[in-house]
Amino acid sequence: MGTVTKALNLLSFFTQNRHEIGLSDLTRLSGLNKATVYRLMGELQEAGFVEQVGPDRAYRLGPEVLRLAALREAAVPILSVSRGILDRLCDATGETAHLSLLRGTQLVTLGHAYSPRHATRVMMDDAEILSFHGTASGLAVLAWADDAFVDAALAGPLAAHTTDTVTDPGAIRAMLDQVRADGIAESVGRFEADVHSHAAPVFGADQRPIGALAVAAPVSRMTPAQRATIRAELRAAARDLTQRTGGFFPPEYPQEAAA
Amino acid sequence: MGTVTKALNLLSFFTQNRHEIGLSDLTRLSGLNKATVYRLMGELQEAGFVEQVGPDRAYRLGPEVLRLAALREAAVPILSVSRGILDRLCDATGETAHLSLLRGTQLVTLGHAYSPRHATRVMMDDAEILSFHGTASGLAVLAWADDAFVDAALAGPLAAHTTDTVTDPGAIRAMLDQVRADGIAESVGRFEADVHSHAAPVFGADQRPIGALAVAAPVSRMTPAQRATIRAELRAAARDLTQRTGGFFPPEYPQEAAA
DNA sequence: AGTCGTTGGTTCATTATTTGAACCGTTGGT
DNA sequence: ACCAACGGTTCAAATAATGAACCAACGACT
Repeated sequence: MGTVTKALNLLSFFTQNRHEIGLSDLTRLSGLNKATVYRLMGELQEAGFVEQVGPDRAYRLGPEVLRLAALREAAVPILSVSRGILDRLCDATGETAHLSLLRGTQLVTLGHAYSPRHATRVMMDDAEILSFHGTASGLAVLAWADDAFVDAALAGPLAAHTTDTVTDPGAIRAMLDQVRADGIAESVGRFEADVHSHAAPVFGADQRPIGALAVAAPVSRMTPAQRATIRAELRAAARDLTQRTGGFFPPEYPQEAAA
Repeated sequence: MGTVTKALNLLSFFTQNRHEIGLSDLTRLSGLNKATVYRLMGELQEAGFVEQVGPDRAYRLGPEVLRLAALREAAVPILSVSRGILDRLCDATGETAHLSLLRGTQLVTLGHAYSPRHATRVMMDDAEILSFHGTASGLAVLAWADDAFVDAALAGPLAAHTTDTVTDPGAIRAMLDQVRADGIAESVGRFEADVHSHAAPVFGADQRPIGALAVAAPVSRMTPAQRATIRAELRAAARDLTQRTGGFFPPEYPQEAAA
């Protein structure tokens, strides 16, 4: 593994649950030598990717990542375009809408919108990592991904997030067939209990999936009429976002609603 | 220079004017060997920091930077907090408001808001790099920065952005004294012609400046009344943002409006 | 007060990685 | 048919990364 990869890998230990990490913790988490971590973090700090804070000198992500993100947005304005789409989506459905994007082999939530209509909502965090087999968004992406990608995603032992999570690769592949025929993926309580999610894939310029839009609602509020609304809105939103970010749907994507 | 620093330095060649860079261009820009750039970019790509696009395989920033930025925002929500403050600021003044943050030795614009009140506006780009000596924001930060920092910022030959730009370090230091006494920095046509800017510093938990809020208006619209409005609003906005992000004003900051 | 375990930080000989000149095969313009 | 520029690749030589051991400082516990 190259030195740069090691350094960048250190950044991946920052999550929503761990905003600050001390040198020793980082050493343990990464398995690298302490002196190595120290030097790598020093270089990352020099570049503004992390900063040291407080009397315990713990590291947290630095302002340089904001600059890069602003530039990425200027080049590929997915987040800014999606904001309006997410707002409309959650407004039309009355439920929580969110966007997730592929980052290499991982699916990351990067934007969300809450509806004020109901007191209970499905809550979201940005930068959370979703499982492919357990979420509607994950299935929506997998259904139109390369075979190799699907194989990789279903290779390791699949985590059972809830008692209803399907962890059998064969069963999941069968579900993907259905998603392909339908155009929309659905998941009831397989990632978080009591959450009913729908998701539609978003495509890039090469007609391959780059992420998914999803609507997440409490199971108790899902009615046939609500389900129809969500599916229709989701279809429109995914088409909209794909087009406005320069993407194209693959020809095999079902144009009209199936069963 | 360490390998990691070299790799991260490659990312700094992406700007608002250069969203995509080919291998050869990047080699020329960085002065590194082509094979080195190729390998480093390969590692950056592997980590999702850049992606290759199009038939010419040009590099552009990748989705990983969005994930990191979302995490940084979760840890230190300056951008989300500032959004409302910027909106209010530009609403109250009728002019363009923007936020810039220190990134090591550079000052970077990271958020802005336009007022619909006038047809002509001062336009902004996010992730643009501001000069310390030429902008109101830069002066506001310098006025409360370490002596060493000021020395470094005024060391090199200072660019003359317009015919009115002050490039004499002595004259700039005199201006800093005035800014310190006043609490607000002002710049008329020294970065962009015909732009009259006011800026107030924003402070971090250690009472040192972390950036600045600014209001930029066409010179032609600046009246004494407007100037008073901007200065009062800016003062309130900077205090608000500093407090809400866990920062503190240094005791020597002028609490009440001076001349 | 003394001990222990932990923290962030530093050193330097050994080691493994990075480097760069020269080399492909393609592409596009003349 | 040529030339120049592109992205990508190779491999011996040079350089940078590594890790065990070592500080000093802090806090908890006896």
